[in-house]
Amino acid sequence: MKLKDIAKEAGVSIMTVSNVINGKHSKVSASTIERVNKIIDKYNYAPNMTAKSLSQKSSKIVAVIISISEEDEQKNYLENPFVSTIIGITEKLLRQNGYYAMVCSIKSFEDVLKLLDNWNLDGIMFLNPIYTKEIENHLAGIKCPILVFDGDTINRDMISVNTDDEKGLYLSTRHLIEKGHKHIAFVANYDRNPLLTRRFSGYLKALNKAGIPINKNYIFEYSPNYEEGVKAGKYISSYYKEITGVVTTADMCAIGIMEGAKLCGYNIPDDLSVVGFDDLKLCSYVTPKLTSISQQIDYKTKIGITTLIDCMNAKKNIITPIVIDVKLVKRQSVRNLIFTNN
Amino acid sequence: MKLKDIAKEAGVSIMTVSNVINGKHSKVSASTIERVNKIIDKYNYAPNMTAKSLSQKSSKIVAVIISISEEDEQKNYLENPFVSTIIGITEKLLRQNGYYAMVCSIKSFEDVLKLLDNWNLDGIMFLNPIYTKEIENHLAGIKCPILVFDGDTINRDMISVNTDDEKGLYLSTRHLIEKGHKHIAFVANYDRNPLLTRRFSGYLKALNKAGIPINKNYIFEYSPNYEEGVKAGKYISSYYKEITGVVTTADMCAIGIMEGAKLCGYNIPDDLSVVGFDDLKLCSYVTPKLTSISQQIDYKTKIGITTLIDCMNAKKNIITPIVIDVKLVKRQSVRNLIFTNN
DNA sequence: CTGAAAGCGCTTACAG
DNA sequence: CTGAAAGCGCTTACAG
Repeated sequence: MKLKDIAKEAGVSIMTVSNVINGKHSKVSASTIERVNKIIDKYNYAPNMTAKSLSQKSSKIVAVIISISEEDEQKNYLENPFVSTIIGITEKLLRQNGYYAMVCSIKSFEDVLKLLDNWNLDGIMFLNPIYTKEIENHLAGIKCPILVFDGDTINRDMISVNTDDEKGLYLSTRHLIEKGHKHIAFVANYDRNPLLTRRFSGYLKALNKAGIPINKNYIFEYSPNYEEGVKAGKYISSYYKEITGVVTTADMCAIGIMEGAKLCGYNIPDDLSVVGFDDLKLCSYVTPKLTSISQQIDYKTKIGITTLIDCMNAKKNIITPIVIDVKLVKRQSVRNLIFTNN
Repeated sequence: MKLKDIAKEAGVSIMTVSNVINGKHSKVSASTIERVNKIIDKYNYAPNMTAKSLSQKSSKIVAVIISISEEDEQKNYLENPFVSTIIGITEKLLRQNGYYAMVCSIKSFEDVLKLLDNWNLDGIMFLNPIYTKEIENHLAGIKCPILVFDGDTINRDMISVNTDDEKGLYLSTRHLIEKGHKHIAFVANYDRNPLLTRRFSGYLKALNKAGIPINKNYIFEYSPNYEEGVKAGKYISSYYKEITGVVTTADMCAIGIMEGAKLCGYNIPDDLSVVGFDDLKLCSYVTPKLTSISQQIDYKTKIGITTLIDCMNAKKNIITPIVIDVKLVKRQSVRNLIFTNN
């Protein structure tokens, strides 16, 4: 079924049917509109997006880009609950607004540019902050709105949605301090990317503010994932018995740390307190339930996608950077070392 | 950059460039191929898929369909690790083979048909078994290969990939029996869909074979998810103290059951043994680590998608139904009640 | 309010 | 081996 068929049956031209479908009602008489719509409903007609895209140079497709580094190529990125949660919300919001989500894992920025040419994309969303610089360099050539989560630069030509990373680790570290912890470890290879560096600075800030000296031995540069977390947990519980608390930059890593410490005979939180980051559903499934920093993933995604949709609809693209607040979510993985009535 | 531009610069016709790009090398001289390819590389030219789709009536897009029931509309389906794992593998395999994954959550089967008209889909993949009947009814009208995971009927005009569901629950139930359990509960509203019914019959089969009478009170018709699992766990630990083991149809539910029982003062597995289903990564993150039935999600998905790709490439569509084997993965959530040297 | 013409960027089918 | 013509199903820009 195509426009031509509908037009024939209605006894009007193709253009008239097109105008009815696209809601240009000022250009068509009420009676014609009704007649055409009946036929459309009758056949459950859906316009061919492929043709529409070609003539309009706009496809209603939003590319949801996950950048995969060479080393992580074997991994299933969607097994990361943080990623899958965001994509789930994204797809739903896009569809409710008439857009389609094309999920693309990408190994180089060139792939993004090709994708752009391929599909007349109406929007692009970047989940990882890997390509911030490349995006900026190509900004002139990319005509569709770009949404960047956790990007490293603030550029008013793209929609940037960030978490208050420094505050996040400031809060988690301060929480341990308030509970009487003095020897607090930080786990994450903080110089790997700016996001982790920002979080690391929150850790330093909290210690400084409390007058606790920074101990370089307490900074463990493991990747913030489960496997590396296990290693960190084992290492800390084996060689740094004086450490009573650990902060890190991802729940998955925190869960690994707990596991590693347990394997070495520790009880959590009796022997080691742990605070995560992300506030995944998972925090409530593990034992003890993990205290974490919420970055309000649902809200963050919703704000980002809604802004993207607004930009796509309005064809505008200049937006104030958005920073999402964080908050501490207390559960069971932190021990109180202060023996008061608290 | 389009074919026309490349053709102009190479001093050839559009057709020749098209033939070079599409590998119809028998139609072009070697020297021309080289000259054209250089220009293509120079500009990093990527063909417009939108135009290609229109003329070829094939888009290289595969719709990855998640059917959302009315009641689950608020939920983020991608927070289900089972779903996100499958989608992650799917996207990767499709892209490696030149196809694009369009993820679509769908509330009615009509939406699928519209999608089909919209995008000249090259393939469709259904994740949930909700629309098996509708698919069959429309099979004549759908010209692209269809992949159905966990569907309820076997139809040789679609690629059906199923898990040996009955065997799955047979294995988990038998495992408890072998460990000396006599009072074994089943948690899942087994008549909600055929998949659950199949699993339920595995439970019955194992009990029958062991000569253990079926106790209707031990069948708890909760939905197999975390929240309902918690309810089931509370209920069982409060009112059925004689039950020492539980099987269910999803890890998320099993984790909920453990949580519910713990909340009522139970120790797992001392007071209650639990066996899940799916063998999610999550099984290793919880305490105790959950014994589960692996349905080999990675393998299952790979087989399904690979077959789909073969069919799309060959334009054929008649396939032997695929049934994936299951196996028991022992961890820590089952207690041995038999006091032997075992 | 209505419609004929030209075009979006590619491919198919054909002539040379 | 090469290319001019027609078409995929829509829209834009225009004439009436």
